[in-house]
Amino acid sequence: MENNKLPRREREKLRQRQEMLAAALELFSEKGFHNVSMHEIAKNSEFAIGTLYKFFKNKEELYKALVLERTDNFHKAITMAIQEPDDEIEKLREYVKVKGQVFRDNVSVIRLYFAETRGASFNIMAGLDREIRERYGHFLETLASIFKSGMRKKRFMRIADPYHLAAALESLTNTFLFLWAEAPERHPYPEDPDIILNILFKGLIPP
Amino acid sequence: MENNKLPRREREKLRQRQEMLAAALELFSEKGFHNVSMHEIAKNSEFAIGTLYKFFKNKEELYKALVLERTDNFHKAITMAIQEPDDEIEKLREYVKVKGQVFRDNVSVIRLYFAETRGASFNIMAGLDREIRERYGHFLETLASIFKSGMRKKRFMRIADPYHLAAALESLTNTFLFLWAEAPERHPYPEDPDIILNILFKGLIPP
DNA sequence: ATATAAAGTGACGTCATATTCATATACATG
DNA sequence: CATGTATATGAATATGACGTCACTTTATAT
Repeated sequence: MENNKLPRREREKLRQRQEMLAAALELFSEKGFHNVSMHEIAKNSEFAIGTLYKFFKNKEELYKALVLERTDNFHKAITMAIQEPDDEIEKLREYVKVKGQVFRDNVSVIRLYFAETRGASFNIMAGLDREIRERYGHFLETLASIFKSGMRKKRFMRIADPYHLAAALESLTNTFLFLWAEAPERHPYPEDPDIILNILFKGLIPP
Repeated sequence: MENNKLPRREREKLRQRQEMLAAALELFSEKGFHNVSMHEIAKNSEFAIGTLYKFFKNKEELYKALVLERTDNFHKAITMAIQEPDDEIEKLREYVKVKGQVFRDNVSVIRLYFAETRGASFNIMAGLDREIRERYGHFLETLASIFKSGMRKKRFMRIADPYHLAAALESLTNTFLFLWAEAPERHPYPEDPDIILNILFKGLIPP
């Protein structure tokens, strides 16, 4: 960490900020934006209300900062992972594997992530929405380019539009994560990425 | 409709109730549960606030009634549609087709549906959640049984667990609906169901 | 040790919204 | 038409959340 370069006081502030965000994440992911009050966050993070407002202009800003930071980490980790292998098939395997790992280490983020990329947050906030959506769209393009290049090299059949395939893979992995989040023992996120990927890789209808 | 069997006053009440729910649907689907006030619903449906409370014990009950009724209609339509054909492949085609139709005729329901089956409504309400989830799970089982029987008859390859395939198909169609809802011209929901289904039907990797 | 600045606090003002209830209105009945 | 019952109404109330700010505590500099 390059934090050591910062003056002590600044490092301290960053740490505090993280504590606030951590408390907020726990609450938001459990109860949703509107069912969490700033007082609650203050209490759980063991700061006074006023201090919270010293760090974040208002509730929206706090939420926005939280979501942006967390999803960013998450996207970075995955983007990095899929750059490693040359082979497109391996890229996809890596994607499925790393996404599972990242999420399992950050269960509470899943809920925020789903709430923001999918469904609900048409509603919550207009501003954040746009920013997150853009990043998400960008991310999908990256995935799509894997399919595209795989097709060029004849490694993949042209069974569908690459962008659609990217969206499909995204939603497919999300589905497995969702099942896992609901009932981990009943629906474990598979160790072997091909359990998921075979739904794309292999044909359901016999040749 | 069997409404004609009811006394006039009762029919009237039902009609009023429907008007209230319709106004509520419009608002909720646009702004989300927490950003809609009972006064707003009252105003839009042209009833007094007190009247609203004569029909629904509170805001939650109103929302719950709305979601339950609409998703029920929706599930019924689809369940019916996939019972028609004998052939499993045709069942799936019918599913994709009818789901698209139903949604395109009820755009605003999409948002509620996504909010409730996926993501966000961990949050909103605990009680509704359970009920909706149960129905949804049930619905998935129905879909899964199609895959199961297709496999028994060797019409389908055993590329994955039937339940997983059901969830995959659900999320796949949702993804397409989602893309469509965001940008209808850019990502039309395909007329030909095989555009979607080929992602399952055909193998991405050449044999 | 004292003064000055920075950080932290939480009671309180303000406002939005859910819900109630006394009253008015419409309707049914004899 | 009169009287009683069921419905509809919306002003008034209760609740709870956001965000402010005058003040206290802590840290830093002289």
